[in-house]
Amino acid sequence: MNIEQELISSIHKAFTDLYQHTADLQELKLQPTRKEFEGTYTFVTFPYARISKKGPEQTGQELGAYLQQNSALVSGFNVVKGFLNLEIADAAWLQLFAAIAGEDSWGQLAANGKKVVVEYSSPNTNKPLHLGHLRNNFLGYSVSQILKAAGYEVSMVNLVNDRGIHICKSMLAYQKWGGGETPESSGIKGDHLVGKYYVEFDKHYRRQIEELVAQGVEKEEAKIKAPLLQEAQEMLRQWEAGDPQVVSLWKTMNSWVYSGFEQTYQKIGVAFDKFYHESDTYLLGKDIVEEGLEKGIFFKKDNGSVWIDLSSDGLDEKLVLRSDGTSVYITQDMGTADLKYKDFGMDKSIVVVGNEQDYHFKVLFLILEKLGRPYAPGNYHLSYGMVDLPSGKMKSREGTVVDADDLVQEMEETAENYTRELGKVEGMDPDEAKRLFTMLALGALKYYLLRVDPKKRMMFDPQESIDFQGNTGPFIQYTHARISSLLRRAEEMGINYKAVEISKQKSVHPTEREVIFQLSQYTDKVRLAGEEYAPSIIAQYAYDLAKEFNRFYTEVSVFNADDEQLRDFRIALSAAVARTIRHSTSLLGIEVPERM
RNA sequence: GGUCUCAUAGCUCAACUGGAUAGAGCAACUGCCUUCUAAGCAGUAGGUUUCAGGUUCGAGUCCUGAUGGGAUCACCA
Repeated sequence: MNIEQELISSIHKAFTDLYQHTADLQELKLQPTRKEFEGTYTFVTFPYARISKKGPEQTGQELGAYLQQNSALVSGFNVVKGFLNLEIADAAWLQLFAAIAGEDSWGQLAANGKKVVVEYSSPNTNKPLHLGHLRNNFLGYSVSQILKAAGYEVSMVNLVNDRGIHICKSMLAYQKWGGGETPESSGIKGDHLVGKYYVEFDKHYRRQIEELVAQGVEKEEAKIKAPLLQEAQEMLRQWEAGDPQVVSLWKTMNSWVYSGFEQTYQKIGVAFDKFYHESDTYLLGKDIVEEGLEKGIFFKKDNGSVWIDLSSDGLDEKLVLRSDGTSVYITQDMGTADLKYKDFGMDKSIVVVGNEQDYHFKVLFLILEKLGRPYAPGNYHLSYGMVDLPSGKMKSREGTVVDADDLVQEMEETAENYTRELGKVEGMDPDEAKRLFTMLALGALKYYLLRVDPKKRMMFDPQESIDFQGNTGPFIQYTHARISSLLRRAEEMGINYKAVEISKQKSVHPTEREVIFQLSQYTDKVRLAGEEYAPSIIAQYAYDLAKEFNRFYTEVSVFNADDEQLRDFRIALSAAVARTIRHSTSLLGIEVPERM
């Protein structure tokens, strides 16, 4: 049962009966009535005055009267200027709730038979994950869950950038100054240990540049000529040539990083169905360059480099293959695009990458389109904005990055302190308490990063950003714990609220009606969030629902209801809210506790 | 400089894709725990939606321009 759709079709009929006009069903739109007016749905009549040949207000009156008479859903109406506010009958709300409570797969849309691949995380293996990666990981995981709920078959993949000059820098520094330390010997987590040497490299490298500049070398030239960089580049050449020593060190250090990443991924609750490694894929794409040349989409310059001219699409000329025949970034990406299609045969392919690469993906997708790839129309760059600190942009060289592991740990400590302060751990066994702290820490963090529209850049203040009150993850988690407590009590009292006959219910309290209304919006929100790739829609929804439930909770009493019928109805309503909170937060990758 | 993008309460964010008097949270202030978890609820205060034009019944939202942030324009990834 869908109240909105039924209302729309009644309005459609009203236009025919009253004005002999066939309205376009797509054009007829309802919006929620603003709080200061009576009613639930509002129909705007301004655009239809032309059709009725009467003023917007009179049109509203006529439509309202018609609906009240001809639709069982409409129990009353009022018209303010060109706004027709419709009040919905209690019986309709109850019927709607019965349908929701009885829905087996609530929140799961019907399978649409389409496959989608979501690529996210895609870290470099030269340093640990930081705050920016967290936004990426949470977004990628959440969008994947949302698309599953929207009916897609989803695969999550991670394209690890495990080769290149950056990892050689760490390797070189380790070779020079590492003294053979390992994660085991130093007690440092693998990715952090490798990151330490990346920083070490940069320190010495900058010193060399300064020395050269002091000798009168231009800064730009000094950056290239510094011996350390030369050595790192030489190491990269050795790696590509398969030098056993270099490859062995590369394998060792990468394995440290992987075990570090694995720990972090597990901690923050993200996972992947498949890993791709650039060391395997960096040679791909050259045959596509050939193909493009044959098709006349690419052209070769005198020095042998290959380009595409995108000026007719408002872009520039773009290099796709170097003059020495080696790949550039976009060459590989063409190759991996084909590879993914070969592996998954997906209808949609989403890459979660920061918006500093907007231009790159615009070009890449355009090329794949020109090459006539069957999957080209399904490509989508989920571009997200940077995470700024109060001090400005995060810069790894300036040591202003917020490390992911550190942040999570600090959050756990904050959660623990706060929870203990409130005296919520009494009677809780230590394991449950520990799980709770982690749940709250990650709930706060994930909600904070996901509630903002992905496209927008956002501000993160480590000192005060993460709160446990108000519009936060823990607020939603708390609401769930509250309801769980109600349901435990119902259980203890042996109440079988699932058997309640909702049709026997006589009336609906305004706050109950609001809760049912919120519940009824859920499916649409899931669909919308899937279309827009926007976890923020789900986050906002979960908050609104929790907020509405808390109002209900304080305004009416569940266990002191007038009669058992009403009591059981309210328990059932609460259970439906808990279920929806659980489902919606799971789409955000957030867990909710039974007590807190 | 070219292209793209953003600008909403002191702060962090919304605004259902053009609808009513622009909403939440934080911070400030006032109430509510002898009834189901006060990490809650109710309320007060806080706005020329950066600025100037335009489009129409109607603009935070669309178009033009300006100002100010950011990104990008490598034979880096």
